[in-house]
Amino acid sequence: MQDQEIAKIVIIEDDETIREGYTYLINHTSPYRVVNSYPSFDAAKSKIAKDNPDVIILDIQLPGTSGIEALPLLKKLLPQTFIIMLTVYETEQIILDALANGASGYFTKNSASAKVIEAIKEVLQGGGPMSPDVAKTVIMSLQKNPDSPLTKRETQILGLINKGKDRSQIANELFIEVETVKTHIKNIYMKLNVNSKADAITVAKSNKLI
Amino acid sequence: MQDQEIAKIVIIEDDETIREGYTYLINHTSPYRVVNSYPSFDAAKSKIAKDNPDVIILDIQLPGTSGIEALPLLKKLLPQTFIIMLTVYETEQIILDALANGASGYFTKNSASAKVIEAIKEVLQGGGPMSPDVAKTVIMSLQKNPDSPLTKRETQILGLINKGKDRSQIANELFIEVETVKTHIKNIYMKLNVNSKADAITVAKSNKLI
DNA sequence: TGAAATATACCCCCTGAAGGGTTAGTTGGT
DNA sequence: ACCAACTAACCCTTCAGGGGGTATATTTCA
Repeated sequence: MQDQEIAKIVIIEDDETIREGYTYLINHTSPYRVVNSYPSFDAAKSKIAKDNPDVIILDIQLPGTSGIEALPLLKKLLPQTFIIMLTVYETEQIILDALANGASGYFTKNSASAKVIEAIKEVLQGGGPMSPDVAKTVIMSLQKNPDSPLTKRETQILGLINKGKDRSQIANELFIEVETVKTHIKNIYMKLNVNSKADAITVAKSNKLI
Repeated sequence: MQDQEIAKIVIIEDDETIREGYTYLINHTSPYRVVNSYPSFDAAKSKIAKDNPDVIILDIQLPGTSGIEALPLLKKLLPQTFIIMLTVYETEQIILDALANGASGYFTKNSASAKVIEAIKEVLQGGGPMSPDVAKTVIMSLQKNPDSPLTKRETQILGLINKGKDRSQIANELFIEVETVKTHIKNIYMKLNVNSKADAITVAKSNKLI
């Protein structure tokens, strides 16, 4: 979109009240225009390309194709369009899935309306707006366990195992002998109470050790 | 901290001008109090426990112990304290490392001063404040490549390989034969132009296919 | 409807990576 | 002076991983 043009918004949301509420809000209290809105992705898919929106406000809980499933499809139809999720759902997995599948921002519906308009502004400027609760969830998912039973070296080696490296590759990378790597791995397995690479990775990830 | 108490802030930042600027700003335009500030973690470590701050504003570029290195140490000294990174650095790796090591929020120094006070408020309320540029970086790091050359099944299997599962475990999980898994893996290796698990994971991750 | 893409399944071969057990020297911090 | 961490080496066995080739349902889409 060109700077001098008015940014075009499309809303995909099954609740009519919410849909019309945001439409009114955006049209009357922001410099943006809601050019169209749809109650589902299935209703939108054949027509949204012509709308050519700059930003799509997308709900997750939609009849038919879910918002998560719709994300890659919308991205394919409109590669340049920013998509902001606006939804009541906020489990860690759903949020991460939405972001992994191409959402540019994520807001929960209990956010102040003004924040949503701010979010539109931010994505248009290249930022990645998230409401504080969503941001918190994202940060938590990245956080490591500070009370790891593993030593630095063990954590490092487990990280390399997680990258798919084998013993000799790890040895080369750390400038130590393969036998030393073996010893470390044995100690890791003991501490984590496992006896295979796969189990070690599973336990390590679920305890956020790596 | 109790709600009725005034939240205590400590600033660790080597630039005196910035340190005093934020101290003044917070003391005069917010309900919070800067109870102490230090030019380095090394200067802070023996005394900060007595300050018992609710929030620490932490720079990354510090003389001696870096902000990233200081994070787990501060977490150990003050497990309940929120730490907000406030720094000029914003490479993807540094941001992710900071968050992985226990930062509750992350702001770049070009953010408006008022935003920093807002951030303090948000962490105290349990949110995870990030400036838009930082949030953008975090989201980008989570985003998958929509133009993957792999099929759904191949992506799925590569994901399981990434979890450390071996062929037979994958076969069990997907209710298909081990030989079928082998075929898929061969096709994955061809498409990614690799010939080992480790290389496949490396290529897949660097191209954000998984 | 018919070609292309995808998913499924099986055969052979061979190397060495993976896991278990044990012992022991060196270093760094309190 | 001690303990934890890091390092290194030797023993052993098994089977997972990777290379090669081939065949055939099933699905998808033009």
